[in-house]
Amino acid sequence: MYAEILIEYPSKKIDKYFTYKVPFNMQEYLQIGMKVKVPFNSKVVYGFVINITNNFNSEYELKEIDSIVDKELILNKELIKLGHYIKEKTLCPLISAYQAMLPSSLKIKEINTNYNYYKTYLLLDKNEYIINEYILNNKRGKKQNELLQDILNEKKVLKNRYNYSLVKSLINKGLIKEVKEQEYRINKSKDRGIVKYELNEEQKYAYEVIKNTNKFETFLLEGVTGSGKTEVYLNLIENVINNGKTAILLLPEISLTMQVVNRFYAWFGSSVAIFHSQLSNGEKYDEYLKILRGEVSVVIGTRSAIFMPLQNLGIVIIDEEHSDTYKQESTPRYNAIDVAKFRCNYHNVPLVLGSATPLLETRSRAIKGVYKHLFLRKRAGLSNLPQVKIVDMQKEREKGNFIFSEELIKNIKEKLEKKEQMIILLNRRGFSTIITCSYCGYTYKCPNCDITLTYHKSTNNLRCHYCGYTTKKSDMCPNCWHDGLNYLGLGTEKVEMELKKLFPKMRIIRMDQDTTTKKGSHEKIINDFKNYQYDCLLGTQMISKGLDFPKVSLVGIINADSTLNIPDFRSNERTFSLLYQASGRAGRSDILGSVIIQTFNPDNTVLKCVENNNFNYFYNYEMNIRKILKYPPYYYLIGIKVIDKDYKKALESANKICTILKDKLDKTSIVLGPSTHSLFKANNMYRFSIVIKYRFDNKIMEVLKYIDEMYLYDNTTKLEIDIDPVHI
DNA sequence: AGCACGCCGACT
DNA sequence: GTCGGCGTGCTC
Repeated sequence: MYAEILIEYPSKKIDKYFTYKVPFNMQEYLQIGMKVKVPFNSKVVYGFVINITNNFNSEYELKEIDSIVDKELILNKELIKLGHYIKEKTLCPLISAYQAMLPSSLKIKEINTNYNYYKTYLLLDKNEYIINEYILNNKRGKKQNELLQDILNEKKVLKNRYNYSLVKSLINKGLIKEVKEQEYRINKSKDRGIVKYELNEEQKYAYEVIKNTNKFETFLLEGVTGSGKTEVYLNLIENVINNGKTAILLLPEISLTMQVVNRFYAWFGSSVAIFHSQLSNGEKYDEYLKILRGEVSVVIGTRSAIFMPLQNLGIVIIDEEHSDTYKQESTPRYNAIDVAKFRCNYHNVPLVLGSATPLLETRSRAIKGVYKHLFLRKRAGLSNLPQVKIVDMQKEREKGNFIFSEELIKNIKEKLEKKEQMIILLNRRGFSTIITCSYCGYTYKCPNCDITLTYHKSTNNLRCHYCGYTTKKSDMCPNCWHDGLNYLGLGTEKVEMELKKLFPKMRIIRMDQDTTTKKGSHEKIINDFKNYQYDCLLGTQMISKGLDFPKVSLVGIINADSTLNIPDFRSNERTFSLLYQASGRAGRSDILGSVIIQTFNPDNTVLKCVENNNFNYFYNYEMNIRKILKYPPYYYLIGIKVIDKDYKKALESANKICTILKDKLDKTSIVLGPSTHSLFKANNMYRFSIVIKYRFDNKIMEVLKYIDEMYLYDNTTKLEIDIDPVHI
């Protein structure tokens, strides 16, 4: 018996199978998909069993598998197959695909640490009659009697509820014994506040259509903010569970969406597992085991949850499908939506993509009939759409208002008096974006990344948001030694300070990457805000995702231009989506909400569309731009990054690749570049960007593989190929 | 990826 | 003469 093993080094250089002999005593246990230890080139390393065969002729002596790492953890047939698909789709090493499927705690290295979590319980060691006798005769041991009585009532009790010496003496008397039981760290029961709303006509229709689908089909559920998409999801999943099947629900960012998760706990209790990157390794392990053992029917999680080994999958739902978090930005560069399609196709079940502002690609497919298009056009309940106002900051600046417009200040004051809440949105963290010298024009730049450093007031230092480089800010300009360093641009810290100056009594909570590093801090901020411990939630775009605060009646966007001006073909789309969703946050209950967008381009079409709440207009406008500029959905994109620590070598390689691409690709495909990447110099590496736009090109993957292999054995130049990139 | 092997330069 | 630099090539 032989096994073909993938070695757990994520490198394309050894991205192939190595054959090992299976020792006799292992033959009955070994299965495809298991993790094993194998001797490999004078070391013992981890690997995956991909194939088991009975004959193999080799010219050399094969080594034997050392041991099985975990008898329970097995990648099933579906996931093994999925790995190959991901490798083909993203050009990653096969092993990387499998690594993405397992919780990081199980990847390698710390495999010796036991992630199993035990609790110790006390049980009776004699029959009830003897115990009762003992209690009656035991006049002095009041505590002992209490403990024994507890066990009589509850059958088993947690050991740590009782004093250690008390427990010890009863064990010594042979009356009780202790047992260890594996516990799951996250344990929810189905109880608290299950709320079921009657579905309205649109919801009911969507539910029925999807429910009655018994094959693989993709649905776009396009529902305005507050239209009750979650309600449809809950019902669909309940239906799937009732049919003995399982479901996956993906959310862009779980810590911000605990409100949604809690509703699922209320409905489905302990049959829900959650899976996202903020869980501890132990928690991930537990949730994974629950799923593997078939103890749960629903998995709710972020991107990587799409890999959870649920048996008998009945539906996959991806909420906020336009979110860029579904694409992994490192190897394997998979898109959870693609993976979902694979899995739904494998199980022959529906895939539901939900959004108020679906990606243009998704929506155009729905319009063309590739996906089935379902709508939720009405806001559930009484709530009305908010009033959106665009404020021209050029005029405000002339009046001397640099951060807050008159309109915004007036509104804040009003909402404060009415004791309503507000959200103020800014897309920059830190105190101030850029520090510039007014004498010589010097700006601090990152020595590794060539981008401006951001000033953080609380620590009085400057930080690079890409590589983390940190330096102290000096009092004098380090270039000309004048006292001319000025703050330019805005950050959340600065806005918070200014707000406090204007409204000293306002209770402000800031939410950005700096205030949310600790585990659970997202949830705490959201809960505190929801419980009206604050008047104002001030933060970066992370606060715009899927939140529902009934008391919020004002959303202020400090500078809408900053997202509009990002050099990316999706910046219009992202801006629209961000502002549209953010404005959906205002007035979700019966209070009439207002949205104020501050901008230097008040006539911008994207902003106008937000103002008029017109997604259709925006869609047509942006589709036209995409058509003219040959961007998705009209063309597919591939991004290639050429990275080298030597500038000349990087440029040379990039030029060479461009030439090859132009030569080998179909004449209808367009090769752009090489251009300097937006992060031209990062971590002391120079990087050039090549972009391919193509419509129909059956040679494309073959050509990409060719150039990828060309640079495999080049020790300096590195290639990063991103198929269907979300950022370019 | 990680490690051994190997072929050149500056040190006790 | 030897220690150690990293270029090359191999791993069932």
